[in-house]
Amino acid sequence: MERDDAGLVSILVRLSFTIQASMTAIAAEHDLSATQARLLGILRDREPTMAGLARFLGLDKSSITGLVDRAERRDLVRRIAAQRDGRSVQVAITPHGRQLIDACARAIEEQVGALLDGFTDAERRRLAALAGRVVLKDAEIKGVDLLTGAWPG
Amino acid sequence: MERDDAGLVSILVRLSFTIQASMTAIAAEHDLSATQARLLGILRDREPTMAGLARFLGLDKSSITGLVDRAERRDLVRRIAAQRDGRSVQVAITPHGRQLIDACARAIEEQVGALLDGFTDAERRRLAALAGRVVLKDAEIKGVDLLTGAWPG
DNA sequence: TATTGTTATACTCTATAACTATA
DNA sequence: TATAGTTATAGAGTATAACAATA
Repeated sequence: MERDDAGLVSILVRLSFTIQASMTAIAAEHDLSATQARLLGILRDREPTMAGLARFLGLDKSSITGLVDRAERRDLVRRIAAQRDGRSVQVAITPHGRQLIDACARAIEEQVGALLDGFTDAERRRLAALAGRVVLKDAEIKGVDLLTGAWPG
Repeated sequence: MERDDAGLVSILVRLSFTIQASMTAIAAEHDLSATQARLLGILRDREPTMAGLARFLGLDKSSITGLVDRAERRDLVRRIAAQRDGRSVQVAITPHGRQLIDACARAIEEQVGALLDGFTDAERRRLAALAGRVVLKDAEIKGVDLLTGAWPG
């Protein structure tokens, strides 16, 4: 059983490298770093504050300042003064940013999809169910909000 | 089918973030960056040259110089003059480096293993088989040497 | 006082280009 | 000439600590 787990964990680690490498390469083809792509991915359906972004990404707020600075300089995102709280800033994706991240998403769908070439529909469903349970368990352990992906705190 | 794939790809992407986050956190607990941990992982059972390391990691050779510099400064690895080729340098893990990466490996085994808590043996075998096929397919597409993990070229 | 965000600073990671030494 | 490795340089990404403005 230990032996089996050792194999399974190794395989999951390799799989994670595989997929992350795909995503990084696709982002680079679209002139994005992995981090900038992740930022845009988060902003696809949200306009969080800087502090919110820090929670989503699990980074210090001071790191977010530079991240958003660089993205704003490239017209990928923009800062909006928050109405409620005079201290807060909201971050929104620009049309240019959305176009880039949508193209990346399509490419990832295609490239990771190609790794599933020989899989039957039943096998796909099985893999989705099993991998889904791992993700669920992780969210449960960390207390991450599954809807938003944000970290607690 | 497209719908199913979209879900499956999303799940695999989330899974990859989950596992990478685990590994990064564990490395940090052991005072290692993700990259340094990966370097030590490669050196656990190999003594590649600098150029070899660049192939393993998919990085430029100039990046390897700094990476190995910093690891050597911390007594994690050491450079050895190659006997065959006067230009080459081989990189070996030190006892200290090995102790650190072994501790990381145990922690990853444990932490990722915890995500598989509710899984029956049959489910583990099924997940290993399915995920293994994805990794295999990736290696086949990229032409990566499965034994060593090195990139072609 | 507590929170939001920025600045200053420092370090790691990465690439490109130019260089040295060996083959 | 070609390959192995380093250096110089530049930029992204990240954290810690100190700060300003707002709550």
